[in-house]
Formats: sequence, C-alpha cells, structure tokens
Amino acid sequence: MVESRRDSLIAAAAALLDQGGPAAVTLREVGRTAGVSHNAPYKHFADKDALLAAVAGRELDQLARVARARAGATPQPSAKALMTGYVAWALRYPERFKLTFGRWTREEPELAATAAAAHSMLLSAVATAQAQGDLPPGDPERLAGLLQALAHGAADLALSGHLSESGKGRAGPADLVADLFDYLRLAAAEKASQAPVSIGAAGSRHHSDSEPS
Amino acid sequence: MVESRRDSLIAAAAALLDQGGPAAVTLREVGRTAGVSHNAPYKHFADKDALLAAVAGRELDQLARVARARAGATPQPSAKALMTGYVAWALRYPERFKLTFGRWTREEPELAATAAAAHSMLLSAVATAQAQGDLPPGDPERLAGLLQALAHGAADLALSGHLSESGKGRAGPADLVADLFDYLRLAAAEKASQAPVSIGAAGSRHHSDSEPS
DNA sequence: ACCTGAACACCGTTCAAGT
DNA sequence: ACCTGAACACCGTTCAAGT
Repeated sequence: MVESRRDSLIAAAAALLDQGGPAAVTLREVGRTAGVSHNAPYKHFADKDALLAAVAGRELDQLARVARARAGATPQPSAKALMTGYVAWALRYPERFKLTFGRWTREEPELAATAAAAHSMLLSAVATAQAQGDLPPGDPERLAGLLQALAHGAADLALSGHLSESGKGRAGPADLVADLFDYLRLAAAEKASQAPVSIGAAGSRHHSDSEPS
Repeated sequence: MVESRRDSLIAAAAALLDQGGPAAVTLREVGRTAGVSHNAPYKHFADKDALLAAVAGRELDQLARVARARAGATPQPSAKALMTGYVAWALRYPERFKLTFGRWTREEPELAATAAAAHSMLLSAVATAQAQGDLPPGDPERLAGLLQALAHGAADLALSGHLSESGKGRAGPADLVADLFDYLRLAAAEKASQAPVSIGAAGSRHHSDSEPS
C-alpha cells in the first residue's frame, strides 16, 4: 500500500513533533518535509489542530494494533503488563504521549472507537486479575481508572522531572506501577480475610467531586 | 505593599492564562492589560518563557502559603487532605496546574526551594500516617511519589476528559484518591499480620526503569 | 533603570488562480 | 480534486532612541 499524501503529511508532522515538540510542528515545515507548499495541508485538514488530531489518531491506532497483537498471544497480557507498556511508551515518545492524552476534545469518531477498544481490553484484564485474587474486588471500571491514573501521573511527572527529585530511592514510573500492584494484591488478601464489604462500589462513595469553595 | 510593575505583569499573564490558556498569553496583550507597551516585559523578564516561569513560581508560592497556614492548625493536615487539596486546586485552576507541573526545566532557584518545602510537608504527613497504620511501611519518599503520581494523573486525565468516559460509576479524581488511601490502609493491615518484609524499600526493587527495547 | 515605537523574521490562515 | 504563490494579521524579539 503506497503512502497517500495525507499519510505523508501526518508522518511529517509526527517526525517534527518527536524532534522538537509541538512548537516545531509548523505547517510550513510540514509542507517542506512532505515536498509540497506550505498550505497544501489545508486541502487535507481543516487547520493545524486537525492535523495534530490526526497525528494523535495514528498513534492511538498503532498502540491498539500492538495491543491487539499481544492479546492474540497466550496468555493474554495482564493488567500490569498493559500499564507497564503504557508507561514505557510514554517515556519513549514523550511528545506523542503528551499530545495524545493532552487534549483531543475534538470529536474525531474513529479516535473514540480505538480508545474504547483499548479501554475494554484493560477492563477484561482487570476482571481476570480480580478473579485470580491479584486485584481486590469492586467495580472494574473504577479500578481501571485508578491504574490508568497512576500510570499516567507517574509517566507525566517523570517526564517533567517532578519525580523523586531528591530521592535516593530513584524510583521511576515503572517502579511506582509495580508498587501499586503489590499494594493492591495485599489489599485483596486483606479483604479476602474480612467481611465482604466492597470498596469503590456505588454504595460506598467517599467524596463528592464537586468544586471546592 | 504596593504592586510592583513586575508583579502586575505576572498578574496580567496569570489572568490571561486562566481565561484562554497559554495561547492567550501574548506579550502584547500582557502589556496592554498592565498598561505598558508590548515590549516593556523584556525589561523584567528575559523572554516569554521566563514570564511564564514567574507565573508558575507565584502559583507555587501561593500554594505553599496556603499549605503552611493549614500546617499551623491542629491537627496537621493529613496526607489524604494534602492530596485532596492538590486535586481540588488542579480542577479549579486547570491552566495554572498544567503550567506549573508541565515544564519549568528552567532552574529558577526560588521555585525549587518552595517545591522542596511542599515536598517535605508531604513526607512528614506520610510518615505520620505510616506510624498510625493508615499507610503501609516502607520508604516514605517512594510512597509519597505514589500518592503524588496518582493525584496528578487523576487530575490530568479528568481535565482531558479521559476519565470514566463511559463509566456509570462517575468516579472523579477525588474518588480515586480516596480509593487509593482505602486500599493502602488495607495493605497496611495485611502487612501487619505478615512477616515484616518491606515493599518499596531499597532491597526489593521490582523493575528496572531503563528504556524498553 | 525603565520605557517606547519602528522594524524583522516567522507563523496560521485566506484567496485568487492554475491543472 | 488538489496544488501554488501572494497576501494579511498576528506574534516574539531586537534595536535605536528617549527620560
């Protein structure tokens, strides 16, 4: 399959993004890299934001493809493997990570589809781990949110240099992910030896999410 | 104390940031808001990035002041209160949050000082919670990193709309913080009824943080 | 020491015109 | 349908000049 002009524009934008961050992605340089004029992109994308959204979409697609390939293997990837892979990807392609999960408030239907597929893969991995006693019981959606939030935050803080600034422990994001899974396994064991009260279920909401005064 | 011109420029930049994001912070508009010409800021800041770093510094200072005031109260703020406050601040001032923790690779000595003060406050709160059995034992620095990473990631995902997209649970970032503290309390209880092997200490490193192949 | 107005290079976007 | 070159408005930054 030959690369369409649209694809080559996206590839050029992604390369510039990796190289110099979002500031380096100018339509003029994108056009120059792809061998067209500086406003040829306007025939394929509404504006610069749409081009960046397409870059994020391509990245999400590639991530989903890799994940699907792993899901075909036996055994299926564990929740821990998924989160560790997420962190490794973020560290390896910081700019794509920031772009993809930074903001694509735009609707981009295909983008939402692949995101939903990735989410459901994580959900089933969480459910499997719960059944094996590696993760505590409760709403899998909420537990998946916890895992994703930690992996995302650890990667983001590490990329900004806000992690273990003075720590002699030198804990990286992957270490924090591992720690969380260790603690959750301990919590699951503790719950197994207790009365079955669920955490994170609808009945035990802790805090309102409303705006503080 | 009257507001110096430098302060009024920082205030103008912060107001523009809150209103329209980083793109709305132009030196021309900053000057107009502060009542000076569009390049007067260059007499107070090296360039636009330095002005934004000063905005981040002012924000960090105000956060530290609020935290110190709370620390004077009895009892001292718990680790959970600190993290909940962090999340609430991020949701209330999204642009300042993204700027302050996004990137200030710049050295800015005073910035590092207030950041270190805030970090040590969290560390002591973690140690207190550990002594009370609310948090599991282990390196407090590493545990603090876990808490901060989760709060940061939950806030960031919520702001980008990547949290509980289809969840009927509607778990917000504050809920995830509460969940984590619940799980950690359970893990602490489980560890108390086990042989004292520490998690997250130097001897039990889980994963190398090196780059994946 | 601080400020101004003019000027330069760059960028996103639009438009008339070509094939 | 896709592309080009010129043009416009805007922005960061620099510079000569003022007080």
